[in-house]
Amino acid sequence: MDFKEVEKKWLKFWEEHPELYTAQNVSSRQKKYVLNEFPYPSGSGLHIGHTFSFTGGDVYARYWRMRGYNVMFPMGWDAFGLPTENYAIKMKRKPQEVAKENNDVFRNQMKRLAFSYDWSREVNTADPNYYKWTQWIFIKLFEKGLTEKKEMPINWCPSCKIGLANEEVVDGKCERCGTEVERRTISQWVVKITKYADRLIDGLKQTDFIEKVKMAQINWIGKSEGARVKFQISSRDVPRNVSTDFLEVFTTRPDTIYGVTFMVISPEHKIVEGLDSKEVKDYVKQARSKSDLERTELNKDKTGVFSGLYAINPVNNKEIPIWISDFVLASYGTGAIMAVPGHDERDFAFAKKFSLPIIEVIDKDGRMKDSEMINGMTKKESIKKIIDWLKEKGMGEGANSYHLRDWIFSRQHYWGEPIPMVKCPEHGWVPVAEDQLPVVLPEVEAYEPTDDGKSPLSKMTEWVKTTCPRCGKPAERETDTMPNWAGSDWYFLRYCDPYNDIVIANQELLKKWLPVDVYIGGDEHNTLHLLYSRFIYQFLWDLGMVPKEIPEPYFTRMSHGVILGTDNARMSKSKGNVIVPEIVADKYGVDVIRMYLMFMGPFEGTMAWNEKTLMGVKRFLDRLEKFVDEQINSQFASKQDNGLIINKMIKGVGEDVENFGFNTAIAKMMEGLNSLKEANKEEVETIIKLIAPLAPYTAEELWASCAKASEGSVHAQSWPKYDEAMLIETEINIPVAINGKVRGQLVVKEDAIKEAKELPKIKLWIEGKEIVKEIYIPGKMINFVIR
RNA sequence: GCCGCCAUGGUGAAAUUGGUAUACACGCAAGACUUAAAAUCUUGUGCUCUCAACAAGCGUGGGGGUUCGAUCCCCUCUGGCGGCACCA
Repeated sequence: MDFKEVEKKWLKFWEEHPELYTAQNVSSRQKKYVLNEFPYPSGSGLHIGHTFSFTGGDVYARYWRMRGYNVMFPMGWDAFGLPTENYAIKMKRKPQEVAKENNDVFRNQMKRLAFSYDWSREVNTADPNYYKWTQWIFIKLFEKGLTEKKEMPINWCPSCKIGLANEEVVDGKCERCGTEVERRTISQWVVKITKYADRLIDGLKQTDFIEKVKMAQINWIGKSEGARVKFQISSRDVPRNVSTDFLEVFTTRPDTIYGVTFMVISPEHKIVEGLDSKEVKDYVKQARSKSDLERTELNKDKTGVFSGLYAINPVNNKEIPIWISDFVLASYGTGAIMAVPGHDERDFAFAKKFSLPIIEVIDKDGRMKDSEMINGMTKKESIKKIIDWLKEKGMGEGANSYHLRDWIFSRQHYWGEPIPMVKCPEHGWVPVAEDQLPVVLPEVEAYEPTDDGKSPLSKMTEWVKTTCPRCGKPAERETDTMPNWAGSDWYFLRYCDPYNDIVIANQELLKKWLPVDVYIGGDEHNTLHLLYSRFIYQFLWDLGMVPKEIPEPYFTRMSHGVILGTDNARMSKSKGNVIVPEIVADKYGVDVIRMYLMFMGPFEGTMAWNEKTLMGVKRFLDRLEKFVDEQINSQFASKQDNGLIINKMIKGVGEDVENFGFNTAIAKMMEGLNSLKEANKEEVETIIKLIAPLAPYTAEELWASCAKASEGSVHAQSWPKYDEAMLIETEINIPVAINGKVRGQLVVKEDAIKEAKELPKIKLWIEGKEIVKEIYIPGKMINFVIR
């Protein structure tokens, strides 16, 4: 078979028959929404990781289609983003043009790889008709008070010249380019995802995500249960300009409150502003100049300064000093802690360094001591008692705290969705009127980001100048754009109704298709895209824009694995170990690369590319083709044996594909073919159908060679049904064991135990011994326990 | 440090509910075809002892437990991967 000719022929055929893969909005068949994370189309084309993940989704989608399901398997482009902008700058071209070219390249590559997408639903985040709705979501967030513009310190990447979200900073470095991030204070749009922290945790119960994904999200949100406690600032030495009467802290251990010997506040705490001792000012200045990375790297050696202030412990009225230290984070809890050096490592280290008192309040049995009202109580009892007491006195209450931070949503770049806001001198920030959406990204002369932290759009004075949507007076547009995640948060909704101009997507259509049954993607998105996306969905749910009966957008999440280079290292251009799917496809054919990727190992696994192993798959396809060729016209009448083999294949391959066990599905195909010596026409046709999801070209060609063309594409055939009766093996060989060790084999006829004892080998073992116990599990095994 | 996951031949890996460990493939070895090689086909291939076969013993990271029986369940240790991390 000349695979190049075959591919050309069927590619054309499929192009002419898009209905093969169309998801039907009106259909009585059961729906199945299979989704692969849409790609960011870079200039270097589809890489092997895409090919791997997308092939898995494709095999799965094709299988369910053959099973008679109404399958939605869509594709689109996450087209906004920095690499395209950088490339455009380098080449002195328009990002719009570059992005379009990249999309076209990706689409053609996907078609060649036989991915059965419903192209009538293609979406593109950089299309104004799409980002109109991304902007609309932003306006709704603003109207509901979930976004506001704030001066805040952000992570600034000096290389990308862009502000980063917390999630985009890894080990103090820019996730994209690896440059160490700096701190800058810039006016930024902030989306209050923290308001949804509990919902984002609770909602996981309604999903079928694997434990790893759930835990990654739960850890990221980082909920801690505890209490907020107010400590009165002692009147003795308070400078006049310290306005706060109370210092509020968050603690997970209110039970240890009798062990508090000092307080610590972060250098950014607002009380610090009112302190003018030179020591304090010097310390704060020094702490401010450190980056986050420097602060956390210095965690062995604690630094700090005494503020000069004291606080009163509400439970025993003891006066304790308030210190300032940068080991207390301004961004967590209240930016202040009650220090219990007797039972907290960090507090202990600080107390040692500055010779502060250390008191223990828990005895060896874990019961409270030296703690007046809770002496002898357990941790749990004490926490409840203290919280109740504080509440009664108005000095505190039970409270939760989260690691999750609000989401910095502004980017100082060109190639993104314009934030649809206008600043009016009179009314402040006002959203663009809905009927004025989209705010189209204007074409500019220069896309280069600027060192002053302003978006290139700020230079477009004509575009910036506008009128206030509320009062009509002169006003200015927001010139920052949205982050990458904005467009990808909700794209799966748009596939359900890609051309709707009135709402984000029609309710009935959403009700029909949602939730996404299987969402296939990479682990790197478990705390980024997947969390943001669930948040936006929950927000839309609150607005009533998505169906009430569907509180979570994704049911199952499948993590695809990673393909390493032949050297067992991650593929990268600098290492020169990159495998290009196009080149492999040119050499061996698309079906071989698809089958090999699926055969390498488990779908979630990490596997190294090995071209020798690929040959095994190629040989299998060659053998299959030869077998079909030889057997299709044979007059062979099926035998019982064949029935068993074929039915086992149907059952095994189907079940494996349903569980993303593509490697074992292929193994079962191989095993079946190896054991078939000959086959009749019907059996041959069944085998072709079974291979169709995995090797779409080969299957189509073989199907046609069976003179089946009149029945249409093999991909439109129904998946073969297996006959349970044919799966029963007539001769069952069961093992006979002595003390759990297999010593013989038996074909059971009537009395299994009696027959087993008569086996010559077994006889030898039991002779002269006492049989203590006889275990017979019909169809499974026999075991004699002897002494 | 906390949370989650994993450990099986020379290699990638299978094994449904606790019931024949190593399916399938690679690699390797021998043979067939060939002047020869490639390709293809056939056979063998966990380890130890043995010329070989039979038989036996050992064997799913180490140790222990439950069980007639453990890759699978429980305890513990070691090693590796991933997430979070001065988070009070």
